[in-house]
Amino acid sequence: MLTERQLLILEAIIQDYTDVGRPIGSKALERQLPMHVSSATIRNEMSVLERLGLVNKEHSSSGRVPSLKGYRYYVDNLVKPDAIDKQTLESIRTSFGSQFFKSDEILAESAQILSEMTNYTAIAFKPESKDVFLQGFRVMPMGKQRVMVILAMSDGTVESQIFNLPKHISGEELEAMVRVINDQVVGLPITQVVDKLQESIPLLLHYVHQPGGFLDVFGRILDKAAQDQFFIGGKLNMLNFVESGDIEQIKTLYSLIDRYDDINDLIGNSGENIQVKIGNELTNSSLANYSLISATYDVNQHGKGLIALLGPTNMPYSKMIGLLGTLREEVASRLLDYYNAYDE
Amino acid sequence: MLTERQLLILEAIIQDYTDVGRPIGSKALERQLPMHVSSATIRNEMSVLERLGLVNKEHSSSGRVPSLKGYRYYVDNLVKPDAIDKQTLESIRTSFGSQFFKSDEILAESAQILSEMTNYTAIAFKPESKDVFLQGFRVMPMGKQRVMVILAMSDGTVESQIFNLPKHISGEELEAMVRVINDQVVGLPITQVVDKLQESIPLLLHYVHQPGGFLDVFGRILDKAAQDQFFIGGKLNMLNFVESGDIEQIKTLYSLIDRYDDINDLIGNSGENIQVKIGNELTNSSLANYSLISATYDVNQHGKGLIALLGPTNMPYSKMIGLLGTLREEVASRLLDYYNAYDE
DNA sequence: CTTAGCACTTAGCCTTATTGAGTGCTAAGT
DNA sequence: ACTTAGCACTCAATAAGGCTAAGTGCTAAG
Repeated sequence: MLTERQLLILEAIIQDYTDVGRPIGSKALERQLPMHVSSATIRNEMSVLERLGLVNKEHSSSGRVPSLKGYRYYVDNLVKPDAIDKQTLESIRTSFGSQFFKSDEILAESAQILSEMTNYTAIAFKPESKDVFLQGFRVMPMGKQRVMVILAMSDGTVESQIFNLPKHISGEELEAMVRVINDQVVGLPITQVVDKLQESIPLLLHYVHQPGGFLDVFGRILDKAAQDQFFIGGKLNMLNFVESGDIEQIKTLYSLIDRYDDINDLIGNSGENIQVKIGNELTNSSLANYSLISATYDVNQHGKGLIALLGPTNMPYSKMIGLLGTLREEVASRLLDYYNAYDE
Repeated sequence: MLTERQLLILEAIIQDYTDVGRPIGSKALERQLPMHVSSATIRNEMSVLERLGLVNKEHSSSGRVPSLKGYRYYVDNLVKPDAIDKQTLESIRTSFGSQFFKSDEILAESAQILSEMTNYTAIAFKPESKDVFLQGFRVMPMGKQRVMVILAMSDGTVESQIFNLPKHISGEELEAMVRVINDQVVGLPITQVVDKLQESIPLLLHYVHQPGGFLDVFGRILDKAAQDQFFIGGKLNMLNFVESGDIEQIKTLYSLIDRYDDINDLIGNSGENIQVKIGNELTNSSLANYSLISATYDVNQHGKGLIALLGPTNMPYSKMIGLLGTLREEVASRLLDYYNAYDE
């Protein structure tokens, strides 16, 4: 267990390091701590903190830098979310436009706002859609041999794609086919749609000669739905924290952040309201200098979603946690407004 | 006018510099030129080339580096497109998959192929669509107060977007509205659609209370169509040529390459079959180290499109020009196959 | 016109101070 | 038993000097 003074020193080291980004020495702390103690005493305390693994030196005669374990300790025990002042809250609210045509826009906007306020990279996930089922399926002819396939999900999202029919199919055939598909898959959870259709191929063969192509279309549409589950704001801000000149790292980061699976693994939110992952707790080694704060938001029967912030390990956690705490409520309330306006 | 020997020297400097990336000195050239002359003679010739502005020194006692003007001269007068060997052609053809659901996929694929073959950044534009008009307009109800608006263009592309009706509108009202819009804008060039609708607001007011929102939707859909006019492959390869550590340049490049207008200005193709822009001929100063080769392709009545390659100024022009010359034909032929298969 | 020879220039690299911030340890003070 | 002044020591960062390799321009002779 740490003494009061040790806690103060740890906290001061972390705060200073967040500000200046350079190791903090005993003299600097001497000037700064609330109580007065000599630098020699501080040195002694710091060597205790170092033995506990909470701070490190960059070399044998440098000042101290918080270790990842130190940040962990700080986040778990010391950090207090900063309250959001009224002005900031106001500016968040005005930043959100007023009219939304799609729920996606709300999330894209919140990622944008979050990144602009912090100069970090922000990620906003749509509400978890594990209970989403296929609500409607239509095919709309668009000229001779071209149809638009439209899938409507129970969460209100709609995906569509044009595709060309390889063989001529008459209007009646098309209708019949649509009926078959409607019977088979409408009402199923979207994860099962493709599997179920696969089983129904014998039936479909009455109407289409290459049901494979047709299945592809479903697969594509649903993939697309899965890919558009999240929105990123301030992607470029990520680059501010690479060790300068490391083009390889930049490439890795960039290819990382565009893929849903990677991002999702990265966050791996355990359901806590607010979760902080620091440096090596992020599975990807290119992110050793980064921390990720994620916050879930709750939109009642529409499920739970998540917003997250990716910044350097030495970010101002209390400020960021406070901000994220506010933003998650804002996002939830915007989404609920949106759903309410149109559900009924 | 340059002598034969001067041409050979210029060409050798450019080729060497493409290979090694370091300034080329007189002794290195002495070993390499087809005829034998002493390094002193080469020095004399090089100083002529320098007076003409075709080569530069990096400092007073360094070897020579081709200047942008030198590259220009080389490209205009000396470069011969390399023939594509059979194996490469074969691999291009197999890289293109066989089945395409949308013409977009062909272009996305060709940008991909081009970037993988060159390790540069490739851009593929859809055929110029200035003659495209709005062919069909539909509104499909998707539940209580939600409709899907679908616009079909004469070039076969289709754009759709869901939107929520702010007030309840009855089925008949919707139908009537659709009829009005159909009368007013179907058949018009897409560039005029929004303007025309604006004029028709009085008419629409019979059916919709906020035609502004409705116009927004049209605007959005058409914007989206404009934005998806091009595809980029190997975006990350761009980063291989920034002066190391210049994060600002990376950011500029990245925000540049995502915007249609910027890319379009950049290429500013004058209609030539193959066009090369070198260094400062590219308007953006972040691209001083880059060259851009663009090649148009022709798909008859469907217009002309363009593929382009963005690489370092010291790229192997003859190879790249040869490659682009082949690829444009491949793209055109794939697209024509695609159009033919479905037009009739 | 070409070439050998020579004096000169420069980047890159290596080595060697110099400085400043910081540490650990010891011994004296409370 | 803590705390603190003092001191010797360490290390990164910077600057300054020297050396080398590659290259140049110029001159004078072939």
